[in-house]
Amino acid sequence: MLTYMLQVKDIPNAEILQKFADRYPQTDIKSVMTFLNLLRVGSDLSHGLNSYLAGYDLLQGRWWVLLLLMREDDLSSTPSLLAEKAGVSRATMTGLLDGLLREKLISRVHGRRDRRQILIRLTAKGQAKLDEVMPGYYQRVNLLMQALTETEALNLMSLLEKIYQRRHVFEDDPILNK
Amino acid sequence: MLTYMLQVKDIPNAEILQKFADRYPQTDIKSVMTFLNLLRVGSDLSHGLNSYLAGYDLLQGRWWVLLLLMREDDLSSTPSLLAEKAGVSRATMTGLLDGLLREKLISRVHGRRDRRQILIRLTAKGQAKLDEVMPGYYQRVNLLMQALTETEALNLMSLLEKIYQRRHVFEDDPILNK
DNA sequence: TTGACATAGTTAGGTGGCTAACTATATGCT
DNA sequence: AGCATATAGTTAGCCACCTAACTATGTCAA
Repeated sequence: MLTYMLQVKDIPNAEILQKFADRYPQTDIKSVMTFLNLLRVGSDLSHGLNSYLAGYDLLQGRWWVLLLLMREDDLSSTPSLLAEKAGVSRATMTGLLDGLLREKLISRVHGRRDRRQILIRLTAKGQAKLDEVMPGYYQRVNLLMQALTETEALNLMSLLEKIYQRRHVFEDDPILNK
Repeated sequence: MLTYMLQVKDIPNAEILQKFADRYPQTDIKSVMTFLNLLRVGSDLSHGLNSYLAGYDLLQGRWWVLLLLMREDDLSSTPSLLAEKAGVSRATMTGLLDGLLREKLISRVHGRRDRRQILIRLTAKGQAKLDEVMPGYYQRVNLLMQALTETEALNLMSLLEKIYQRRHVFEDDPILNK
């Protein structure tokens, strides 16, 4: 799932950033503004998607789990694999599956070969829920992306890719000297 | 604060999307891929920022609250204003402030004029925490953004802005017919 | 002036994240 | 065969988000 933080309504403007730059000389105002804008656009879109899904009682991560199951030829997977593909902990996945099970959108059976495993399967009701949600989702994504021409979209992808390659700067020991 | 969801490790590839497109003819594969990539880059950067902050015991939203306070000339604000500027509910802000107060990074005094109000103030300890965190934050943002030339960064901002203007497509009643 | 309405903040209860610690089952080495 | 280690899943307890309902205080107009 996509898990963001910071729903910045109020990104600092250049004036405020200048104040911070006075105290922290490392500050590069343009970099910070670009960075925060990128985060904000992603965060707002993510919130928009959520509110769309909420209209179908599909809170956040549960939708993604259903999609992961639908991708599989036998509509099945295990909690561990789902957790890995969704990028959440196994503990979180337990909670998501509990909720989906309560609404009977998935079923669970104990594994035969490996008795530690549990097999999660998309039910007919789960598939029906996706059939209800997905057309509107795709329509909205199309509408959103019509903001860009095809060339612009490719351009955006390539710019994002350049940034994405440096995503590890925030980790423990980035090489900070260029 | 920036609040994302979905930490998609596993964005569907073109082949999987084709499978979905067979069932849901609305699907425009390029649009969906661009959309999910944008969300993923934002989400991963947001997670990176978080893990950086976690190294300083500054969990997520609390950092943003400290920054909002530091912006103010008197280092002070009220829970309501902070909630609005951070884009969270007043209830959430109550919880964040409780945590910050426990660590003495802020102080709270009852308002004199309006006795419903509470005045939140950045303490010296809170300022010291920011002084510890911010230089490394700015360094990392700079390093990240050096992935783009100045022209590319401006280009990115303008592309994001075009998408941002359509952020309401996910809301209740978007005009879906062009 | 008093009663209706609005605003500030908190509390309760739900979701969705996390880590750490636990149980149960496999696996694999000696 | 038996023990160490690894893996699957759950539980407990924390943080950060939400809405709805509540208390206390202000405001304003009849």
